[in-house]
Amino acid sequence: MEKNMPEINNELNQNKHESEREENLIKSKKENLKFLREQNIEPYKYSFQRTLNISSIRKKYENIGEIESSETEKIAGRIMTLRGHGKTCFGNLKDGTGVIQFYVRKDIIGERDYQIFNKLDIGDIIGIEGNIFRTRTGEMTLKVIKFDILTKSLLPMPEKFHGLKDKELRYRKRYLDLIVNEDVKKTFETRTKIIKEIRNFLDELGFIEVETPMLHPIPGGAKARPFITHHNVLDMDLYLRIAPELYLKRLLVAGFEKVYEINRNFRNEGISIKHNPEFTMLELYAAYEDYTYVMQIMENMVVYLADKILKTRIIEYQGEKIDLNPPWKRISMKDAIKEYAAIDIENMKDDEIIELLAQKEEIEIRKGITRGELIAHVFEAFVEPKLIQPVFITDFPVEISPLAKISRLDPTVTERFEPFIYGREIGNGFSELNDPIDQEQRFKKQIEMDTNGEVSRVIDYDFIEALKYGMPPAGGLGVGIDRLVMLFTNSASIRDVILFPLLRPDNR
RNA sequence: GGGCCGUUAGCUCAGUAGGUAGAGCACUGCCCUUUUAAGGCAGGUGUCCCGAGUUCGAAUCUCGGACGGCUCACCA
Repeated sequence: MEKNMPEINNELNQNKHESEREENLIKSKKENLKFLREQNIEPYKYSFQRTLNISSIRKKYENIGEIESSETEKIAGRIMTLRGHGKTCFGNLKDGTGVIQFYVRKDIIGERDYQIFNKLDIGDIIGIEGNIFRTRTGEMTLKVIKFDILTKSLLPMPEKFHGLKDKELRYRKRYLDLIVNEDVKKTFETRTKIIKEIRNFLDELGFIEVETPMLHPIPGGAKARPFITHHNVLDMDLYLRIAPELYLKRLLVAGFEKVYEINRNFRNEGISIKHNPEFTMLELYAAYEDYTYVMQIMENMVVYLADKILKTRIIEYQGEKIDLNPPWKRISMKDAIKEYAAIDIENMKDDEIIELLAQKEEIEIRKGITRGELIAHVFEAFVEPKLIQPVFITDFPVEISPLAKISRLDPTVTERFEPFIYGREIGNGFSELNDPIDQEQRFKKQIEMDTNGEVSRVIDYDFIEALKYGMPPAGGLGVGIDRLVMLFTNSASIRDVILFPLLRPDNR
């Protein structure tokens, strides 16, 4: 606590320095602002009525020539460039739909307005009215009759040609990234489309969307460490959800037959190119179905999204061509280990597997590790990186699948699958375990296996009780939306598909 | 959390025998009535991420720290 004082002083000094530096930087723009106010021009207007947005203008005047339109149009946006020529000026105006060139002439708008126009800066948001025509070089252009300053900008825009490249700045000041880097905006538009089309796809199949709690009294439904928070009036600790699974299953007990939820999960784990502490998950459950049904849903959904959004089933991700055409290969984990790594795991003793894993230095083998965990480790180390084309890996070991039903054919594995693309798990599904006695036993085993006891693991007996009333057989599926968006937008990092990824505060 | 790499003007980037910092864009002034990375002339606006050390002298070398990137681990 005592060490807070010097930090605060330091911060004050820093702020003082910061404000001096900034003052210097925006001096000329502030002078322009002052000039506008002296001319009785409000630089922060309340509204502006546009006739069309820029992309509609482009469509409407597609066939316009050098003779200007008889109609005038009113558009608004941010000034991105200015090219002054003495008594005339060209510039580019950008709105949410596109960019268009505008042309200002002193002899049209008059002496006084031209003087005011010259006080505008790149970055200012203006409304303009005028006729549309094409210049000699064929560029569609709005010839300005009237303009309105709508918002004065005080800080300089990033460089017009190179844009904003510094990754840290792009994440910290995403609004600038979005203004200046067109492909970034496209990525986030695609993200929105994907989520919208997932809803369309599932709604069409008769699924209903629900919202379950984000604040959980007991963290459950996955293995990750949770974020802990506290409710003051109830004086109780709560956990930001790591998965919605146990609540969605309660709804199966309740009689909902097809439900899904698209929302944030929070996991207090490491940050990486594939992991953000908060990420978006789709989970869906279908009563009276098993894992083969949800596998089919997964495949159909991705193909549907590709058809709708990308208009192709052959996509390129990080230099790899990926063929999404169905049917995707289905192969059990054990067979995949045999096929992709030439390891006959079924005929190996545990010690032999441990020896094999020791080749990969980083893998940690805890005491009392189960055979199922060992098999999963071998799969992760030797097979996952090779799964570039879409494939369903099925039949996961029972020890690592506490919420999945035991296989009808092999008691050591469960009816569980994960779809892999580009070596990455993009989903997880199973025939849901609905036997309350078995479920309780499996939870107990999980707690025994849990060695990093940072968070005390507690069995959700309320969930067990719900199962005791009877949950119909069901197939369930979880899909990491961010990873799907990465794939569809050829984004290398999860941070490129999350608008405001978590960063440490910048204390410099 | 570990390893490797990075951080120089608002932005994009140069900058080595260690001698106190530069270009383009942006910005300021002047010229310019069809430009589009407009052009011409003039102007450099900086805590070289921070702190300590070595040195006569550090953007540059050493150590510590901050933030970021990649990667490994945890995890999805």
